[in-house]
Amino acid sequence: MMITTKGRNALKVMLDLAQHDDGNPVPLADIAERVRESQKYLESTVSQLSQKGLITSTRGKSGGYRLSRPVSDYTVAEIITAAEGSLAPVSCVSGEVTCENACNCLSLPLWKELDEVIMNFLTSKTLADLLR
Amino acid sequence: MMITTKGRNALKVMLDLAQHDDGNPVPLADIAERVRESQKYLESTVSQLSQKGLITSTRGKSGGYRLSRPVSDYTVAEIITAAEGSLAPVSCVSGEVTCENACNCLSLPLWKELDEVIMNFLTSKTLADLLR
DNA sequence: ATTATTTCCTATCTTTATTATAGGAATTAT
DNA sequence: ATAATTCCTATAATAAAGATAGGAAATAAT
Repeated sequence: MMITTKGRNALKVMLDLAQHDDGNPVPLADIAERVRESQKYLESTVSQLSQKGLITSTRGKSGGYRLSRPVSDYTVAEIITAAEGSLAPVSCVSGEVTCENACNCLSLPLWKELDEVIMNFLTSKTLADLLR
Repeated sequence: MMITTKGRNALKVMLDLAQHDDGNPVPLADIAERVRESQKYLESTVSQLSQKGLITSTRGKSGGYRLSRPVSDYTVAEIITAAEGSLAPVSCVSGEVTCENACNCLSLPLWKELDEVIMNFLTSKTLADLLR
């Protein structure tokens, strides 16, 4: 599975934030209750979204999270990538791996194309699209 | 990762069989040596390809494996699916899982579309395409 | 018939990745 | 001061992937 619970949760949180944006920070406890996931588990995912600048956090009492940009500015690709680290369908194209046989591998061009197809699709979809 | 070593190996084996088809069955030991993978590990993958009818096995001395159809008749999608079981990018669309929230999930349509995009691409590529 | 070579089957082990929980430190509005 | 919140680190539990081992069954070649 290319997209795991972590990536799906990230998207759920972003959608929840979009739907409950009243100007005030939204506490994670509220989000967790609505999306029915353990707050503790969501913490790590949300923390990554925050570190990558996709959401803005406010600490302390009456703190929480807010989207940092308009919903139409977020692509699904960047949200999933922020949570999963990569959305490469095959390790060969994830950058981490170097295959000594790459230069004469008959499959590699296929994997690269596949990666592009997926990227193009997920980059074309914004958070706003999902809310419609 | 949606496509793992197993799926990549399946494709490697199919390509190797295509390139060494002289009418006689090709022993797995030969294939393993050429693609530089452990024969024992390849066995399970090759066995799946055989059971799904993608290749034909001949047992006993001077036995081995052969492609059962012309190379242009194999789509990459079916080869990977035979080896991996599924090539769904998200468990939500793999069939195995039933999510009680499916009916009002904002993300599900996206995952279904993504699955389609991937399927369309991998179904459009044949083994013959990779050999060119 | 015997033998060598091969696929086939089943079991198990190791390693890695994912999923999840726990405890508490730091921050800040009230 | 207090209560509510994010933030940080560690670790445990579960599942998936990757790999190995031993031997049974089949069959061509001798």
